[in-house]
Amino acid sequence: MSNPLVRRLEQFTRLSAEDRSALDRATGNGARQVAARTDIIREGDRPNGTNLVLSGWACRYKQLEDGRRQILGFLLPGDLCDYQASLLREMDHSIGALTPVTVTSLPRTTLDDLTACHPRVGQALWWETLVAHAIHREWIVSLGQRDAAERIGHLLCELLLRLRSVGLTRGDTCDIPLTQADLGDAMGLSTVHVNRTLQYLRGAGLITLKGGVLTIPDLCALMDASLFNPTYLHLHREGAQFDANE
Amino acid sequence: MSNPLVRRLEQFTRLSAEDRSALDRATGNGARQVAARTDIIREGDRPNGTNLVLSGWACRYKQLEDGRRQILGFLLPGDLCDYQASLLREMDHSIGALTPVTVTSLPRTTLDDLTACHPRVGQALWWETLVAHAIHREWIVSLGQRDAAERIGHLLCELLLRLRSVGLTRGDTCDIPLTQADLGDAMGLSTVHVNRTLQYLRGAGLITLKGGVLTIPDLCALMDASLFNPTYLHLHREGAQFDANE
DNA sequence: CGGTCCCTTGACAGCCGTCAACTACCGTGG
DNA sequence: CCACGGTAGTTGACGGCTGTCAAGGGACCG
Repeated sequence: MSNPLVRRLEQFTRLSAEDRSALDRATGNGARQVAARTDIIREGDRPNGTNLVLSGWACRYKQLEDGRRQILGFLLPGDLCDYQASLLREMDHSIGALTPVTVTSLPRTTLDDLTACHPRVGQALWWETLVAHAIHREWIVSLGQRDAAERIGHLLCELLLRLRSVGLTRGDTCDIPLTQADLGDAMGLSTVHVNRTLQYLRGAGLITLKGGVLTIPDLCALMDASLFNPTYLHLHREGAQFDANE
Repeated sequence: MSNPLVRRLEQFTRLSAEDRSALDRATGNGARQVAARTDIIREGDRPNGTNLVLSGWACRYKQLEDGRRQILGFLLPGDLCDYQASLLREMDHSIGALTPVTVTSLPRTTLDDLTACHPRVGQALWWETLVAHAIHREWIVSLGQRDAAERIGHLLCELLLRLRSVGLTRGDTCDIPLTQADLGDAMGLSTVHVNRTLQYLRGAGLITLKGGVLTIPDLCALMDASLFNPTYLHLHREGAQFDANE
């Protein structure tokens, strides 16, 4: 199977063979297993480099003093955890594994060499970061304006499209290893209400979700119901002007 | 008065005299007036460069098809509108003026020259972008977990600290040229409930807000009541290792 | 077989939205 | 000078979306 980071970055620009092999070298060693429900990196840490998710699901989250937890985003294979953290002195949020996760650490020096010798890769890494932030903006819209059914429908659309972009779907079906409590912590809803909302979406024929397997039989219908506009995912090879010419 | 962008970037790192004068040159010409309640840049635009707010208040926002509007963040003097937009093909949100605003446009070539010749400035510009995104993450927490009083209290703390960092406060007082509808669109609340919440905060002695003038007599008290932790604003000269040595 | 995690269900309460009307303020123009 | 209109703020009544609490069921596992 191909390197998930390569697959991810090629959403942005076509990479050359040298770009790809440099990425393979950079991500090929030091893979690390992280158990489900443990932290990959914690608020206050000062990472020296960045972590890359190779397999499994993780999430960014913040915890308030009184225990309330807000999930800020989900990290899928090929996603970088903290590419930007070296400029900000310390992490202002944590990243935790939701399933067993394989991560590899890209030291700062490796990143610097990579971006210096392969400018296309450097561009693509920033693109990856900026798309993550575009997703954050869309979550603000969800949390501020959409009701429970729209929020969850919107999130499921996002996850299906993101998984599809890294080859982790089977047609209109994909694995969603999230508990209803996770969905609630992400969308600002109680577990009970997530449950009721999922039943509503099932009853409306918009989704099936059972045993961690999601199917969206009519994606357009769910997108309409959730006011979902996919442009914020920037999935259509934005950086064609940087394409390797081969 | 000093260049607000210089003032802003010096939150991150001490700039050299050359850095500052290069910034002054880059931002010194082509200032443009934008009327209140009009757009500076619109979703779908493909900006060639970036806009800088010199004076006045603006906001990022997204509008859903059915008219609901979500404000994503407030732009104060010294803030960049779209430093990252050139990598993403088009704007996925709009930026509108809330008051009369002065903006100046930094063309891409100017930015490239600036960052090539003044690496400290390049670092600082990315820092500015990353702090904006850290603020977005904190808003997700507000919208997902905090109730109305906490949300508004938290936002007012944020605005006071950000204004203070660019010298736009008078002690514990500052100007907040936002309508209650604006506050509602930002915090996902109806205008009526914003009004009731402000009255609650006033009644609790946590704020006074009248005629666009905000006073927070006891900032610590409001921060406690709002579960406000200022680290996400990254206001304490993170980039000291890049300081100009002069 | 007991325990744990996750999902599900029902009853009830409360935060917050909607609707509508009213006030205050301000600039404009007759 | 005052009528007028528009914007922003305020208030009350009412309803609904969503949270909380509590209990029960099913799947998996040691």
